[in-house]
Amino acid sequence: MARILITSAIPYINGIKHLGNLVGSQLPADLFARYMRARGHEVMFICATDEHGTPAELAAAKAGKPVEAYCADMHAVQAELARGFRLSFDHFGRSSSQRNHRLTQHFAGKLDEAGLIAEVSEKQVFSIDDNRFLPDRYITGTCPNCGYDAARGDQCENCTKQLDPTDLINPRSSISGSTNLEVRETKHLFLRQRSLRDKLEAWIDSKTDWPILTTSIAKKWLNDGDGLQDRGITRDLHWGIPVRKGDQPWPGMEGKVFYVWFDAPIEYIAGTAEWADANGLPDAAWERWWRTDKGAQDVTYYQFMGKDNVPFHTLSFPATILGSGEPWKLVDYLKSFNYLNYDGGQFSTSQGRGIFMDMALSILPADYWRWWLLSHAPESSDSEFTWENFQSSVNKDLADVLGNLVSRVTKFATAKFGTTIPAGGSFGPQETALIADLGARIRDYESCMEAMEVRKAAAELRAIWVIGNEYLQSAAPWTVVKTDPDRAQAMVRLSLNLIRIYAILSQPFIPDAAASMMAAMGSDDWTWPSDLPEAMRILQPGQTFSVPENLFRKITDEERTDWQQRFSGIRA
RNA sequence: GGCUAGGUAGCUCAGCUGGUUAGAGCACGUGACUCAUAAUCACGGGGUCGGGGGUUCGAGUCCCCCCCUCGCCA
Repeated sequence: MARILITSAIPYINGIKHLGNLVGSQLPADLFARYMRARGHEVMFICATDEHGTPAELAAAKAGKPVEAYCADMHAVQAELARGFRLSFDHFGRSSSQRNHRLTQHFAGKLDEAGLIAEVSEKQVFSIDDNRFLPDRYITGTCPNCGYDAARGDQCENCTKQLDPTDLINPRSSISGSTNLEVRETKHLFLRQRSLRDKLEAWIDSKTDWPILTTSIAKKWLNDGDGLQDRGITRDLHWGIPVRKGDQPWPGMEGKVFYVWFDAPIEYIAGTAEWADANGLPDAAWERWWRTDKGAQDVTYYQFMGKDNVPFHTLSFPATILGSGEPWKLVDYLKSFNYLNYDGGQFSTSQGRGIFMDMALSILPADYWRWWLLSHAPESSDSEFTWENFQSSVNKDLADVLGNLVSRVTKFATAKFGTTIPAGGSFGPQETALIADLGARIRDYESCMEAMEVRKAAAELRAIWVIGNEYLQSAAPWTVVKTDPDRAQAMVRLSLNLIRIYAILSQPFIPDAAASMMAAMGSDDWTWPSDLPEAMRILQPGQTFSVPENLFRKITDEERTDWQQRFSGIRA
């Protein structure tokens, strides 16, 4: 039994995530976590909401709530949606937790002790009416280059010229519109990543089994231009983790907070500590996952994320860990995903384009979405959601191949032999061949799952389902029963056992349907079928089973066109 | 403008370090079956692998040039 730590990139608190976000990190991480648990490994699966930063403050203001209350509400909403999608986190934490405050401050203190923090004075725009410093992109004005009157302080969207906020003509706050601005001197902490460059590069180079997508992004940041840059890790904001040096004040940094990208990945660790707290466990319980001096030396750590997150996870966060000089666990394998597109364009949170998690669940149960998203995960390149594809995939794979298989077996068995597992006959050459074939397929499935090849694993699982239909078609118990009922009983007994096996194998992808299948077979034995011939005899003659409701319904053409229209426009 | 990844059957995508007639699922056609959610199973048609050069006994698979898409960065 191995010990496996899994984290998913943590979704930003502001608003409900779309299916592109879901399939890029949380969902494949959940698939992997479920599979590893099913194989009997000890798994810790952590996710959280990423709550700090200006967008959260602005969203709270727009909602007319204090930012703390807004974040608490949105965390509850996201947690509920995660449950709805059956994301099996051991804990769904919050980056605003006290645990994260303490750990973030702890890391900053350690980095300072190691001489890796520099204090830098900068000039920044302060909005007197807003009573706050403005991030560059929240300052609007006329572009000195092209005259565009809504250029942002970091860049003019019209002529694409890179700007400094002080370049803008007639600058104003994009938050309040106020022109009552002034430039003030302010001091910030920088993480001296440059001095860790060689260490980071050596570490990246040691990861020869990582996807090219991952290492190429990391290498580019290490080597591009002047190489890896030092990074500001503090901000002049109200909402965030107060800058402290461990548990001591940080002179000169009063009233400032850590930058959201500094504290967010630390939440992976803090979230595990929150898990321990929530379960009334001592610190040792979470430290054995994260501290190689306290039991984590045999942990394998997997991270899941979209490609936009890769630089932070291959460089910034490892710089924090390595720089601390303490024996924290570094990531062992980083699985990154490309983007999912929506009907010929991008999913867009700001434009409300595409399908969002709450809307998806209001239309169809989680399994339908999980199956499509995972079987079409954007692994090697960006991939495309279309309603036609979704409809045909759900109807064919789930309803026709799997759902109908369960239906035909249970209904035939009930009609001919009643609702107990029939005892007649014994397995013959056809059954032996089926078990051999299935065993080989299961091994293929296992290697795909272990390699986190999500699409291939889905294809293998589907092929496993098809084997059941092939067997039935050639065995034809409905014909055999007329001349040799005992033989037909053996076929039915095997088919019912097959359904139980399919429940176990399918559970990582479609947990609800799997639970229905297992319950209908009157069993609760989820042991992975490593010994297949043995597993095929778990359901014994005389045990009762039932005919489940149809596992999956089909999507009609009318529904498809209706949804297509409803989700093409702006989100209400 | 720089960089990453792509451009393979009508659609969504596989094709590892170059090697027999380029694959899967869906869609389409034919047949079989009738237990089942008009489901299933078998067989079949369909691609000059973005374009053009080159290396090689041999290239979708390597090299060069060009065109197009997507994303990141500046």
